[in-house]
Amino acid sequence: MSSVKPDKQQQHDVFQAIADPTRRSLLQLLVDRELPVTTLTGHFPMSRTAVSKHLRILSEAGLVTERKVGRERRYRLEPEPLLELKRWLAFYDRYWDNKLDALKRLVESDES
Amino acid sequence: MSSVKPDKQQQHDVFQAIADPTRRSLLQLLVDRELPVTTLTGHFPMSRTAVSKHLRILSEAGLVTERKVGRERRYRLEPEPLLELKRWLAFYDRYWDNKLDALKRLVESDES
DNA sequence: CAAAAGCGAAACCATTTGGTTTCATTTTAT
DNA sequence: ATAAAATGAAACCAAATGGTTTCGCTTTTG
Repeated sequence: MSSVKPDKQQQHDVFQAIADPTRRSLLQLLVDRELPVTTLTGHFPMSRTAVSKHLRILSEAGLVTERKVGRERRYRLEPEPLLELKRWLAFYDRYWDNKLDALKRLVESDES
Repeated sequence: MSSVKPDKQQQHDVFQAIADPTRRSLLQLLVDRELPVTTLTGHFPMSRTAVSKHLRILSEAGLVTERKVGRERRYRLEPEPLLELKRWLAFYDRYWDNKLDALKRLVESDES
């Protein structure tokens, strides 16, 4: 009768994943090339383990994948999930593309 | 000689601001209209104070502004900071726009 | 004027986050 | 066969996050 709490592991989404500057840099570094954790760590003032945990979060969000090569584990950028962000952002395109909207808001707020 | 700790107040950027789903909803609700805190709170299962704190964070990121109207404080969407996100995201456009890049990566990783 | 509405500030709390160090495991190099 | 390299897992910690309740201030309404 083991009643050890179900222990729900909180998944990360793409919005949370890119919220951290270190993780954004990691994505940047992985553009056009696979890199192992140790190499990536060289670019940050923190331990390899910390970088590893950031990679894990990126992985949960689907933004990187890994493949074992010998004793290395090479990480690769997986940009597809960024499309969700792109779509979210596209909603606000009206504010820049459509000058009429700005005018509309101006008129509407002018009720003095 | 007042030596009261500088008290650095951690500013929030646009990446952190949109990381929270409640805050993304708030932005959504403010599209094309100003709304006071109480009205906004009606859309969430949390206290007015909690919503107020989310608005504060959005404000720090420059995503909303407020103006006092009587005893109300009306919040308005300020989409400009989203351009930073847009620019950041644009960097990865190559992955979708340029099919040649996919090929390039494929070839480069084939060094067996 | 007194009550109510609208709101932020403050104090408080549990959980998450971002980091650390230590340890065990797998794979390569001597 | 050992030693070293590469790495994730685990335990731990301080600070940030996301929420609450209480309080006080300003403005409107009756």
